[in-house]
Amino acid sequence: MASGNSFYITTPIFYVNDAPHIGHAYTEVAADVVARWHRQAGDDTWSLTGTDEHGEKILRTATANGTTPKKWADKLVTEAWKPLLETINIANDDFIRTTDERHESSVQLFLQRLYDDGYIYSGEYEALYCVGCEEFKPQSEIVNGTGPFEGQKVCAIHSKPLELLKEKNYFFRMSDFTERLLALYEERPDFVQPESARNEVIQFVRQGLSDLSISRSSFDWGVKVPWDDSHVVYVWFDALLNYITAVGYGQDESNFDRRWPATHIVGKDILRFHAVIWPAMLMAAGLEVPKQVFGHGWLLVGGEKMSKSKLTGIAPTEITDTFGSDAFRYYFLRAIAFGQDGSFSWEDLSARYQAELANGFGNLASRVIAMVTKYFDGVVPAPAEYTDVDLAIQAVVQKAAEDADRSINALAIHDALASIWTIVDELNGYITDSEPWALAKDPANAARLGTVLYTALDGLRALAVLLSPVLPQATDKLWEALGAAATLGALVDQPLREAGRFEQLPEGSTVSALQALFPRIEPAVA
RNA sequence: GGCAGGGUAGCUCAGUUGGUGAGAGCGCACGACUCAUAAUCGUGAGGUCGCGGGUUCGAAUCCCGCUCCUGCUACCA
Repeated sequence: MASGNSFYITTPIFYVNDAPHIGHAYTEVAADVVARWHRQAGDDTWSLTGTDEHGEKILRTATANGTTPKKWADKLVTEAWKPLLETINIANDDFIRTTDERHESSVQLFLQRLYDDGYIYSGEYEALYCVGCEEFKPQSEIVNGTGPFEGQKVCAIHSKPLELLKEKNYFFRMSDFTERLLALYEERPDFVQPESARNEVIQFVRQGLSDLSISRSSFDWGVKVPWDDSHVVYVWFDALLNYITAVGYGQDESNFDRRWPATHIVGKDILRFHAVIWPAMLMAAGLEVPKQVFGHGWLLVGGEKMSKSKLTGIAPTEITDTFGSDAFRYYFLRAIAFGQDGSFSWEDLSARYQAELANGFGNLASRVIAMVTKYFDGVVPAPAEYTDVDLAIQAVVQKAAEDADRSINALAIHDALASIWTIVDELNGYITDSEPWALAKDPANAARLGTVLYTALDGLRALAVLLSPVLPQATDKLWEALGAAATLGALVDQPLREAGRFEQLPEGSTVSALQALFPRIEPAVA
């Protein structure tokens, strides 16, 4: 099946301590749709997701819960993160955990290589430390003191003075890569996208990079530094490496060569790690940099960035329990321009579900299949002479399929959906204008009636194929109802880039009853 | 503070290099139709294009000032 080009796509790995919310799910769904699209188009596709399980925070919560960090992570992976993938119907090819042996050993290999090549040195990390937090504070949590602490730097959480402490750390010579990174952004404008994200990254790197502290010795929950086991690897350095350790770096070179480099889908909050630190790490190791790093936007709820602390965090199941996973997948990818921030509201979700999925696509399938059943006993009629209006529909389908593929390649997922939806809209208009119910009243119009319904049916066939990456459940039902599974084979085996070609649904196939693809949802429930 | 992006119909957003009366979807009103999930199709109402100046024959689109919002300004995943 995999004939074409290698396509490797990743999501960020989830920090297991978080609670899954629709922001995580959004990233997953976007990557999944793109992966499914490429897979069904015949590309040699691999999609990866997973969990990030090291670091001091996890050690602490595990201890607080009276267990070990590994057991704590196991529990969260099993009870929270893998279920999330089920909830939104993700078809990932692999799931890596940073506690996997394959990951840890390859991280050490990578680190040793950088050390041997002189990219890592021992230094002193000096920073402000909060006794209350028991940790070094990032700039964002350091504020100027007031009252008795006037003139001192204090912890934003405890409002108490910070101590300047030193700790022996290993440092990565990231500063060596400033120029090479800038050259990369310049030579490959697509490396960081969208444009706004690219600009921010460039602006940041132009200020100059300093070396990165990549080890910690104050706790031990992490990958051991191979030449000094009193240190563990800084979580980000560890986590980023999942993208190569999962596909065989250092262990299965042929697979690694087959998959790497990857397209990384990330939230814009972690863009810098992926667009600056990560390529610098790869350069140091003599490996190819990623194919692309795409930073998508925030989900805004009530005009604000969604967050747990503001109680705007929404669990994916809150949506899927009512609307289903297909609607979840469709809504976020259709309503939000991928790459920009987008507003979420229950009203908008509900309205789009009703207008686009139920009344638009679902009802279209319903009315066409009902008419074929009523007027042709469910047997797919043969088309006769095509008129201009029929040919116009064929052209719409062809164009939509081509446009959608182009958009997916550019990660403009919302544009792809808009293109595909022109088929839904045009088909609904075509049916109303052609009035098959009127044609059916006179046997003399049988040929014309057959042509109209065949055109509508083959349009549905194209829709099922084109929408299967986004709406896997609904399109499967439709595929069955069209009788296509029996004649054309499984939906996921239908070549996506051929979907726009007309007359694929064999005449003589038998359609069967179709339950509502997207049943109306009573407002009282929602 | 610096840098970047943005403020366009009730809502969410498009608006190429300035030029036919400013657009889409949803919502709303009216009409048509009845195959369909009380669905569909058509028509229409509705906008000081953040504010104030300026350039121009002509600006939402260029320039200046102001105002409001958002992001970035490194080691939090």
